[in-house]
Amino acid sequence: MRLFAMRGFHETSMSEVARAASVSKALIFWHFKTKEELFMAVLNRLLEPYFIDFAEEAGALDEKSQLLRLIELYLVFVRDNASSIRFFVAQLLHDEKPSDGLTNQVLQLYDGYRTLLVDLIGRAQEKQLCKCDFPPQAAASFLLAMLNGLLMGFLFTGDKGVDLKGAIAMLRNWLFGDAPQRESDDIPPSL
Amino acid sequence: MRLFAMRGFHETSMSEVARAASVSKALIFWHFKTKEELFMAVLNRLLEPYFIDFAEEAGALDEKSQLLRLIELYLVFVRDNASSIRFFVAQLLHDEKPSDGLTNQVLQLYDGYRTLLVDLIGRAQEKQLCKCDFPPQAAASFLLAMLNGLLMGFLFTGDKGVDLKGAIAMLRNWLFGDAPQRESDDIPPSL
DNA sequence: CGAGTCCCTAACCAAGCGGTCAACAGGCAT
DNA sequence: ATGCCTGTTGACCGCTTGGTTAGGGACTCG
Repeated sequence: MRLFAMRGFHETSMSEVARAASVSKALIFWHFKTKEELFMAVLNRLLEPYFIDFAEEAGALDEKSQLLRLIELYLVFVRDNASSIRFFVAQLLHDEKPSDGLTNQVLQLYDGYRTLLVDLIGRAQEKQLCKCDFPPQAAASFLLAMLNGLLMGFLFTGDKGVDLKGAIAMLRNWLFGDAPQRESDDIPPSL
Repeated sequence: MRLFAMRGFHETSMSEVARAASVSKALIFWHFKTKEELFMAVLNRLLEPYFIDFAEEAGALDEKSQLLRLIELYLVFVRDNASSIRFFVAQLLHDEKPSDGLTNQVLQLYDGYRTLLVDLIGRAQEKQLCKCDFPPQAAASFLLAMLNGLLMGFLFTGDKGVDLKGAIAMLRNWLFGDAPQRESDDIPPSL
């Protein structure tokens, strides 16, 4: 996992893997038929932490709090898993064919998040909680693009290049019309 | 250029390059000392179209129009150069060390665009053109993150996965308080 | 004509690649 | 003890890799 994630598929040789694992190369080929098979196993292991349960988070919160919680979950996850995300993004960029399996899994994850957002924004608009009066799909796409942009910030400039609190304040302003952030204690300490 | 950009450095062999160029491998090594040297030359050639002249675009437009024009330039460029951008992003993701030369060039390009945005937003705020009252740096970062998010949309879902007009409408709304877009003719035909 | 320089090639090289194979050690049921 | 299945190994294989080398046309200059 470490080698493949750090250096990618083609840049990692089976001899290196064997050496790093203090094992003979032949043993790896006994457990995994080919290099590709090992790589796929690694991909799946690395992907596991991405499947988290949003449902348990929903609780008794109103739509606004749920939305903010969802945004926070996304950003904190991105911040804490930057290196693995970096690897997956590179991987996705590399193989363009949509029948890849990995691509499908990631897209499915992504669509789940998006529909959650669309749903929450729609309900928040109905309850007049949401100042943003664009169609929920459009607003969700916009929000998601924004989050992905922050993700790129994390990937390229690292933790310190991104002003998380500022970004969240601006998102609150855009979504709910909340005033630009003075220091307040309703930003969770996880940020 | 085609091979390196399509398949990356390690996945492209000099024999392939020679075959694709209908030339002997030794000839390539006569012109370029190593594979890396050829690759760097390719990088520089691919990077050329990224250096465009914003100054000539400024003209006699007011700050609002300049901002919108800058945003449009960014998005149209991204849409039209998606494949080369995909390659560069993958490249940047891959080599993490900031002393890379390529990384520096791209960051410099990026910072140029950012300062342009900060400047324009600041001036627009002074003239009361801008509804968005966050500090210019914060607003510019937000805007840039948004644009990068749209970029990721182009990279992963292709031209049709991104609603350019909708995104621009929402940016106008956020920056200037423009009403959600009904069909109007002030969106240039290049979108 | 002859020397020199520029391009260019076929053949070659050592090293490393992904992958295979025969052998073998240890546990475990017969 | 015997045979079998699961792991594990070092040695090996054919092939490709990035890179080299010796040499040969074509052109220019004196």
